[in-house]
This record gives sequence, C-alpha cells and structure tokens, in this order.
Amino acid sequence: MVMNSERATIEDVAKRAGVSIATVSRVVNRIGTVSEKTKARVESAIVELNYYPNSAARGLAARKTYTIGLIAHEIDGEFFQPMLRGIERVANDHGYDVLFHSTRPDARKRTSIGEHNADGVIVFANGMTEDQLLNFHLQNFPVVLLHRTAPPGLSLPCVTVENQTGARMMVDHLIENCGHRHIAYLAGPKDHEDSYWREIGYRESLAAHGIDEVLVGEGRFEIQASKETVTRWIRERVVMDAIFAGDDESALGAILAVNEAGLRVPDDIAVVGFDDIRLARYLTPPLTTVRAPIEDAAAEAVNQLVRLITTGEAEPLTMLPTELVVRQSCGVRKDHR
Amino acid sequence: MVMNSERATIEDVAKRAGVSIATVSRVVNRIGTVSEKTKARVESAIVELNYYPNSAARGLAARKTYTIGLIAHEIDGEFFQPMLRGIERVANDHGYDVLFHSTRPDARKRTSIGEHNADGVIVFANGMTEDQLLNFHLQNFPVVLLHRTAPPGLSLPCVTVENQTGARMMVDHLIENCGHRHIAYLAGPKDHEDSYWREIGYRESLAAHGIDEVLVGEGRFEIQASKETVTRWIRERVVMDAIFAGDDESALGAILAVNEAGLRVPDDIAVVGFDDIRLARYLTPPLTTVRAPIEDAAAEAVNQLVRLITTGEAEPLTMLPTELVVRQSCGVRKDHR
DNA sequence: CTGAAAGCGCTTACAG
DNA sequence: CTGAAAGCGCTTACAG
Repeated sequence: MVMNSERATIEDVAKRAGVSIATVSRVVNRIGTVSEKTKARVESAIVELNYYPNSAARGLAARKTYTIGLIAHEIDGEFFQPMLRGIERVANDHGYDVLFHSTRPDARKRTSIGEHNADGVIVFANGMTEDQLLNFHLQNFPVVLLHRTAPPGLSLPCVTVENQTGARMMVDHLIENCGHRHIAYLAGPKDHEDSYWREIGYRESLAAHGIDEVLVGEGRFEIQASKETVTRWIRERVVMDAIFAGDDESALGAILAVNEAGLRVPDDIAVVGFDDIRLARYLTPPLTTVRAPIEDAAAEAVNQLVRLITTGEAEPLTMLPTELVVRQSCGVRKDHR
Repeated sequence: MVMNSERATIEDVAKRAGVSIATVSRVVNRIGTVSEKTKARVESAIVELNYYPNSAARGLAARKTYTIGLIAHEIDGEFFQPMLRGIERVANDHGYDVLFHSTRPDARKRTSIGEHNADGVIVFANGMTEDQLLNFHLQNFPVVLLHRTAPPGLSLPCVTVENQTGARMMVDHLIENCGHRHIAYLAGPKDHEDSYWREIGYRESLAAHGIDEVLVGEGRFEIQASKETVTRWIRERVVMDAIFAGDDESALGAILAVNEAGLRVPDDIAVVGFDDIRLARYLTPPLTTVRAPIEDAAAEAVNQLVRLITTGEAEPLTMLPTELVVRQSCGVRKDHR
C-alpha cells in the first residue's frame, strides 16, 4: 500500500465517491438521509483513502471541539489514577477526548487553551479558585465540579461522595464496635472539601456519643505531613486510642509514625483511613477504611458534563454512597465488651 | 463588568482597536513587526474583550493543533503519575496541551481523534502495536516512544532508562555485597520492554558471577500476580535467598507473600525492586531498589517530540541513567564476610 | 509597518 | 435523496 504523506480531506473522499462533500459529511456524521448505494460508495472511499475528519475544521464549523478538559491542581497520590481512568473511559464512550490541565502555580499557562479548547471542563477539588469558576460561569462555559461544591451563590453541578456519612460511620464504628474513646483526626488540605466534610462527620459522631475530646491535626493528605503530626503527638504523650486519617495516604503516614515509635497498630493505637485506595488491603495490618467510589464519581461527572453540554442542564448535586470496609487496623480494645 | 456570553473573535478585537485582523494576529503571535503604539492598542482591546484565540480556527489555518497526545495502554500503578506530571509540565512550557488517550481493548474509540487531533504523540510502552506504529510512520505523523524502542526497521525516536545496567547493578549488589546466590526474577508483562531489559541485566549478572541457576516467574508488574508466584515458589520449597522484582509493585507483592508464609524480609528472603516509586521508602522494611527517573524521562520525551514537530528531527535514542538505592530489604547474609 | 484576500476542511441551512 | 454555497475564526503570503 503506497500512501501519500498528505492526509485525505473530505474533498478527496467526495471526488473518489463521485458525490458532494455535503453527502460525505452526512454519512460520516450519520445524519440526514443518504441512499444505501451512495452511502456504500462513500464508505469504501473513506476506507480506501484512510480518511479521518480533521477535528479542527470540524470544531470550527460546528462550534464543537469534542473534547472535555480535566482541571486539577496537582497530579498526586493514589487517588488520581482511578479518577482519570473513569473520566477517560466515559468521555470516550460519549465520543469526547480528554485534555488534561494542571494548575500548579509554576505552570506557565501560556496556553489560553485548556480553558477554551474544550466544550466543557471538569474541575477537580481545588483545581480552580472561586474567581476562576465565576469567570467560567459568566462566559456560560459548561463546568462540572468533582469532589467539591459550588462557591456560594453560584449554581454549578457537582458530583462528590458521601464524605460526612462515611466519616460518621467510621467513627461510630471506632467507638461502638472497637471501644475507642480517644480519637484523633488527621485533616487534609484546608481548601479540600472532602476533608472538610469528613471532619464534620468525625465531630458529629463524637458529639453523638458524648465525647467532647476533639483532636485535629494536620495531615494534608500526605504521607510525610501525617507522619510528622503523629510523631509529634506521640512524643507529646497525647492520649489516643485511635487515629482517623483523612485519607488512606495519611493513614499510611500515621502507621509509619506509630511503628517508628515502637508502638503497634492496632494494639497500641488503631489507625483507619478513607478512600480505600488499591494499597489499603495490602498494608500491615490491612487498613480499615471507608470506600469512596472514586472512579464512579469521575465517570458520573463526565455524564453530567456531557448532558450539560448537549442539553444545557445537569443534576445539581450527585452524591455517591460510601461504604465502611472493616479490616484489621481498627482493632478492638481488650476492655471492650 | 457586564459580559457578553458570546466569545470575542479576532474581528471584534480588530474593530475595537481600529486595525485589521492581520495586525491582531501579529501581536497575538508575536511575529512580524507592529509599531509599539498599535501593539498597545491591540493589547488593551484584547484585555477589554477577554479575547482568547479560538484554537480550532487557529489549528485549521496554521495546520497545527498545539496539542500532543499521550497514548498508553492502561492507567495503572504508581508509575503513571510522575510520567503524566512530567509530560504535562514540559508540554505546557512549550505551549502545548496534552490529550490523553488510553488504548484499553474495551475503549470504543469512536473518536478518530487522539490519533489525529494532535501535532504528535508520545506512545508509552505497549500503548500501541507495531502495526499501529507503522501506520503513523507511513503517514509521517510525529511519534516519540517512551519506555520502549522502535520495531525492527522503523526508526522512531525513543527515550527510556538504563534498565539493563540498573538491573545489572542491582544483582551485582545482591551477589557481591549481600552474599546472595539463589536469586529469582519476577518478570513484567511480556510485551513490556522495561521488563525485558531488566531480565537481560539479571541474567548477565548471574552469568558474570558463574551462577547458572536462573529462576524467572511471572509478576506482570502487578501486586497480586507477583504475590501468587512467590507464594507458589515458597510452597514448592524453591531455594531462594533473594527475589529481584521487575518493578516496585511486584516487590510489594513479593513482600506480602513472604510475610504471609511466616517468613521475614530480608532475613529469610530478601526482596528488591525497580523504579523507586514514592512508596518504596515507606515499606517495611524500606525497599532496596533501582531509581528510574520516570518524570525526567517523560519530560525528555516531550522535548524530543516538540523538536521533531518543529524541526523534523530528534535524538534517535535517549537513555537516562538509573541509580542503585540501597535501603534495607536486600539484607546481608550472615555467612557473608 | 499595515491591510485585503485567499484558504484551511469542515457543517449547515437552503434549494431542488 | 443530493448539491452549491456561505461561513466558522483564524494564518499567511502578497502588496503597498
């Protein structure tokens, strides 16, 4: 097969099939009516010429880019993979490509693109400031929020998981089934809503059980930061039965700190997490955590975004259920029961 | 500020600044010559109208999309993050967006895009078959290979890391410094070159030390598969001092298997890995491994791709150095020294 | 230093 | 069921 290095255009296909470009466009896009005979001719011309529509031309003419953007602040943690996987899979199912854009402060962002080279965007957590979100909204640009809610006054569809309920279940379990009373919380980044709601759930459970001893430390959803906080607590002889880490990464850090202090999980201090990342079951001891359907949430965000792009409306709030996963790191106090 | 919901075009800017669209184009693209005065007028018009060039139009006219594609088979493992981070960062520095495309068999791929909606692509490992690669090459489409080399007969630039040397260093270390003689290798996926070269390095080291006892099992770069293989070996009473896992994920699986069998790492069986993923230092015991500059390799691939796109040529082969990272999981046999 | 105009490869009413 | 033509918003020689 000798191939021309130039790409075939709709013109070439039309010529070869002996029809107009309008007809080629119809069969490519499966709209309008085309006789079976013509359709067959066009289709074989497409195959013979290895024709792919030029998406820039298509985008210009139809005012659609068939791509959606994913805007995130950082590519970090185990969390990111299932999210990207969910987004990419569903986007492709809908015929969209996904453009990835990180908003690290050091990014030069010379590209105006990322913001405008897509039919809509999914904004993950703190990937954009409220001002930027407002700006999109003013331009009528389709946005769906993932793992965060809209700024006050702005109604942007969002999909997230039941953080508060999940945290509540977890702390209830720690208190009721494991017999822990002195429970610390390792918080995530301040501007990260997942952490915010998890903390609410934590406080709610304590209050419901008449425990007013609240201990919150900084974990930033990072191994290192969490480890340092827990190490400090241990050094300062803070009384703790259990540590509820804001996410599984933090739980990892907490476990490391406990081990390094010569103590044992869960016998001396129990450690539990949130998310149920891939690694959770493989830790020693296997991590008790709350399963968050990260990939599903991401997939649903794409569904809503596509709906928003095509119909102009979307579900204001989708909240996916979380589930308690009891393994061994939560322990059971000997004096319990 | 009252904003029109319609996006400003180059026409609007030209009108407002009292110039032609050609002039606006010149200042936006910083090419040609424009008097300071005109330039200032145009620039303020741009700001006032919040103008962003339409990239589809731009792409059509200039035959450039200013996006590069990343084609990978799966989004999986700890490996993926630093790679994507490196690609995204450098691409942005060069003014490119990055389109992500996975080639899972279940992907519908209705989008011809991904393949043609970019100025070039980076193909990670087994993300594309040799046939597909050949097809790109025949169309003169810029491709840079990451963590794989070109199919025979095809000269495609590639960037990878020193897998063979790294593996050789590791096994040399195991033999010479730790005193191990019975060393098993946990191989990655068959079509994954990283694993192939690491195995070569492993065999080379054994041969160089006059050890002809070679033991290779399937790890597939996965925790679970690696765990199963090692569990089987232990059950079959295979004699092993050490396991050289094809990557750190596999090492994790191996450690789990050893622990579950009631044995200890490294006292009973040493376990080492390759990559030095984020978690490696946090394992118990901290993992001895070979550091692979994953993010740097990805960044370099983008540099080469941009060079290929703009100048038509690129470095045929870039191989980044790897480095032995000795922590504790490799142990030292008591009878050694 | 600046503008008029052709053209990039499509989609989409509008005719017929 | 099919085609001619306008237009999407840019870039790029070509004049001047």
